[in-house]
Amino acid sequence: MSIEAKPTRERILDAALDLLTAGQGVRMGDVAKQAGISRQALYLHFGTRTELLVATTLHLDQIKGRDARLAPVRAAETGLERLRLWVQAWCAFVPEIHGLARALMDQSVTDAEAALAWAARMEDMRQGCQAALAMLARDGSLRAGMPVDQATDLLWMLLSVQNWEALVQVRGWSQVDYAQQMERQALEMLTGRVGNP
Amino acid sequence: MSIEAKPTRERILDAALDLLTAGQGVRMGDVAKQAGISRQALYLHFGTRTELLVATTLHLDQIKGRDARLAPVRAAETGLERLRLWVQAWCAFVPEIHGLARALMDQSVTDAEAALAWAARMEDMRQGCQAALAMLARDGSLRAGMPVDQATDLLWMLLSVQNWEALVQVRGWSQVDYAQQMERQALEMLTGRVGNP
DNA sequence: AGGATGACTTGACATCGTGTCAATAGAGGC
DNA sequence: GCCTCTATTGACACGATGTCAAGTCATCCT
Repeated sequence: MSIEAKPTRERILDAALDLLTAGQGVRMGDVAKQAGISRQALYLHFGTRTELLVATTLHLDQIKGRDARLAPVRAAETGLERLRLWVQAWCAFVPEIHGLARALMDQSVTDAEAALAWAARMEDMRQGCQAALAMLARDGSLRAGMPVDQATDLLWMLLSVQNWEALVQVRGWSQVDYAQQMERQALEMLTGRVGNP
Repeated sequence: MSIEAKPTRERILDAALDLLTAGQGVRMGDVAKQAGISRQALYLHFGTRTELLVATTLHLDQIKGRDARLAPVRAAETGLERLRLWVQAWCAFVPEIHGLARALMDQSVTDAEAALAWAARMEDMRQGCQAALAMLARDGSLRAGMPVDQATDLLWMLLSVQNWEALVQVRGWSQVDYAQQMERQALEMLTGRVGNP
């Protein structure tokens, strides 16, 4: 399709993505201007700001090929390998989705629907944790005496977007250091075996 | 002092504390009503909502005797003991300050001054982590090959208010389970030695 | 007693962003 | 020629913060 052949809806999503992944404080008017339409026209496509944010996250998933990139994780044969791959895949994802995630979290302050949408996405991520840990338990590699549920919650907490913000944005860690530490801490915490220093 | 002898400023802070520790979505008008004054009178004492929130956190610290309760932590003789005491003290603190913390974090979305105030408090907490870990390093108990700075950041992340929210509020952990896991994970992560199952 | 001061009240108003509504315009389908 | 869909402009309501002005009331000073 040519440059201007893109339907308006998609131009809006692209605009929203541009602005949201870049800076913060994105208003409906900003998105409209970036998409080259009027603010009111925006409301013809997305009834509320929350609706736009949610649609944009789906759009982002599609663009980044979230599903395809998770295929290797699902294909892992051992629990240990699956855990490692899952942590790496997620860690690589966080910076990509962060702007949008932040916008959705901020929106949750005043909008219950946004809170719900964000919670659903986090629950989805938790499923990824759960799947890896169930496999780990199946292999007998899960730490002795640790229930899968507890392990899931701990891993889910460890991998939270807020923790990424804390280490990378606030404390200035490199993405590589972040991912390395997350993998190491996850493995030790959940297998109970200490890795290399 | 008698019931009504309290100066207005204090009645306001008490009112704010009441509302903020209880529910969310506290407006200036709500606080004023609870304190028994007009909304405008509130602005005679606190110029902005952020100012009120910050003053209320200080007020809370004072009421809860934050300083006194940290004395045993500072008195610890070994790094291991200090780390353990610090984690426990902080974990016990989080639910007490949570309402206010949440309000300040939410305020940070739209107000840079609030963001600064919250960051300062978090930096303060980080100092507590740093002190414990410096002592741990002095004792030679810090995990081999782990710089104190890195350890500090990891502990700081682990103990974040957001992580408490995730485990206790979202996942429904009990406060006891939360504190136990935090202590265990902190000790293992930072000493490199695995504890009891 | 007279007068200033300080704390508080009521009421109106500006601002900012979201979301709504009405009137209008152009393009394409049939 | 008419209909519908998309978009435009302009005005407006709402909710919360913060400001401004005018007036009340008690207390303190001398």
